[in-house]
Amino acid sequence: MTTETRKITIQEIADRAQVSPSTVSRVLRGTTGVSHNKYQAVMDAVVELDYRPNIFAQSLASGQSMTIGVLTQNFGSPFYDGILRGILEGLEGTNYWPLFADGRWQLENEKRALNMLLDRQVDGVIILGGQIPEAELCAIAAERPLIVVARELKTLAQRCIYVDNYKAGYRATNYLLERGHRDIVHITADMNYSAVVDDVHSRYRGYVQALLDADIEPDPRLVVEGNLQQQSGVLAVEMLLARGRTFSAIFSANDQMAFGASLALYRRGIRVPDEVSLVGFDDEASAAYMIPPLTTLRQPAVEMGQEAAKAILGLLKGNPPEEIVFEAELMIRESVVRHR
Amino acid sequence: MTTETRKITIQEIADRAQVSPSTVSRVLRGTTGVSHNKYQAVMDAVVELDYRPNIFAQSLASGQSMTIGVLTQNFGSPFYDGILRGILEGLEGTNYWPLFADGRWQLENEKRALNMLLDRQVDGVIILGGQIPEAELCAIAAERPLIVVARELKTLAQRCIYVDNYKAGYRATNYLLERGHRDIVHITADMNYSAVVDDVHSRYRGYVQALLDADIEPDPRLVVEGNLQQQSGVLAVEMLLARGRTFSAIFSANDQMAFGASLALYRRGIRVPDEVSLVGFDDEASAAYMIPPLTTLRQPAVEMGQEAAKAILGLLKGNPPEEIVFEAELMIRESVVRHR
DNA sequence: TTCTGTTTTGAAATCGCTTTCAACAAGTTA
DNA sequence: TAACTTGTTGAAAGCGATTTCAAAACAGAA
Repeated sequence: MTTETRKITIQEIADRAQVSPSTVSRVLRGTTGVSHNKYQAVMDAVVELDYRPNIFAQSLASGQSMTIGVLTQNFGSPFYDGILRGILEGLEGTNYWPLFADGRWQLENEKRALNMLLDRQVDGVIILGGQIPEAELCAIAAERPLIVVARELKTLAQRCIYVDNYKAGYRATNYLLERGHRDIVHITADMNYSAVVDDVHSRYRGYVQALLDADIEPDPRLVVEGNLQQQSGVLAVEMLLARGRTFSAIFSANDQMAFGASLALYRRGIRVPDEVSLVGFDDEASAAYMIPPLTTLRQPAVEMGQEAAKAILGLLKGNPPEEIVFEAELMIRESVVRHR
Repeated sequence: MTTETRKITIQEIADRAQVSPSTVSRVLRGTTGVSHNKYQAVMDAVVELDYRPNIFAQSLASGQSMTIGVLTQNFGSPFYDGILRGILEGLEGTNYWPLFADGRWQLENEKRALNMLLDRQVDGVIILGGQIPEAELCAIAAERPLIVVARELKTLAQRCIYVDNYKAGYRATNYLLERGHRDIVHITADMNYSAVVDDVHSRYRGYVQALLDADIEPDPRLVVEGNLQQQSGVLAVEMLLARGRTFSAIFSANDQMAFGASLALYRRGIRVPDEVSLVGFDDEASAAYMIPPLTTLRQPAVEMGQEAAKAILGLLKGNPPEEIVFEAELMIRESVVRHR
């Protein structure tokens, strides 16, 4: 295996097996019938010479790259990385392989990365979140298989796989309401983080509606904006405290800001959950090991990735896709307590 | 941009610019001199027709794929993802693009993924950690540019980029010793996690040596093995407590196990850092927001990735590479306190 | 045994680009 | 002005597969 000195071509296999290159190709792709003895001869030659087809020649001739372009936002983001893993698992065992690119939360980078994927003739595209205009995605979808994960598009609904963030936001807030909390803070994201702003805004809408359904007038002083990073959770709590409006619970639009909030509360000597209950969003790996373990909403990232892979594979075979909506799961741990 | 109905070929550019395909190719790759007016005519045609070369035809003809294979262990691992980001940044602006594959901590998967990369004719390979035998890596290195990150190889030293784990382990332990701790626990990884076992073992060796240099006999009862996941940190502390051997500080071989340890201590009512000091390793994102913020060793992951990209690019140009050793940086926060 | 309908098979065209080679043009030197 | 460089160009030969097309081989039916 390690001794490949020179590239073996299909011609050499043909010579060795005493057949034509056409036949070798047929055997390898299983397109049309080949007599048993020739089939065997080819396979033997392939094994003996450790033949690996040149993928570029294959792609050029067949017009297929056997590659799925995947546009993520950022390597290292727990949620998106989970989706990536799901995609990898879903593609496992097929001949397709993902080609990853990242948009780094910036529209411009996203477009560049997407163009790069298209230049590389990917057979299909999976896009995770992001802010590429819907119209452009439609144009791409018209030309080749496209699946959008973690983003909800009106005109492309059957190509979308996402979690119902509105419902999740409602659920988180309602859980807090059920425990007797009435002064519930929500830490959301400001509009600068538009790559995820729709999702986050849906959570916010769920929060508001839950409040309204409980006959509580949403108080803008209880809503504070961060940038989804840990540090902004710290700042959010400080701003909240400065506002002087009392509260007994915080629902953060993601775990990272919840971590920051938790630290800020600790610094101020405010204990979680005794004095303030805390709910996060994402269930990233360290949430369960926070002190106290964080109650949060788990997004089924890996499963979404798997579905995305399944959907794109289906699309490649011509099967019509369908809209897939997941639900976030409330992971009840120890950061929420009944309000006295 | 969104209106690409049919693929534009080099021939069409040639026709449009009234030159031969050869000249178009020359203009685009800048290989040999082309007169100014033809150059301009070609460029105009390229822009007008929005020509994108077929990358497979290019690769087939030139023998180059303009792709760098990157074998990581797992998407979602903070350390490896940091390296990935560094590689992406380092490749930015070149015509090379990374093709990622993951080995999922299993030798078998790693080999499959690596073969897949080689099948895809990558021009160079960057391997992050892992357990592929050194001999196989040598064989690959003999054939094409190869850089190994986060792993130290004797026979391939000039191809390696890693942090000095021994020194880092020594430093962590010494920091604790300087604060008066003498009964220092080390949570390491057992041999089943061989993908990183060398690194982790180096940290262990550093720990032992620091102890010896302080005239302290290492006590096997103070060393416990985990699997690098958070939960094993919990178990480690429980086992330690069951052993009954007193200790005033813990040095964990990674942050994740430190998180688990921290939770276990909290559950037992043992306060960090008042009763037990804690040092982690990796400085992952949430470490600074743990309660209390975790003192840990930061591995310069992004920088390592950038260096890896730079090195592979150099290798591609024929520049001899060199061994690059980074040092882990001690991030002093609040989980360590002077021992009374 | 001859004829017709399937399978198998190989020759050759094709995919879209790069690159060698030789021709030609232009500029230098003698 | 002849002889030589040097710099630009296009024709044509790859690169290594897939795929169309038509011939060849083999059936089964008459």
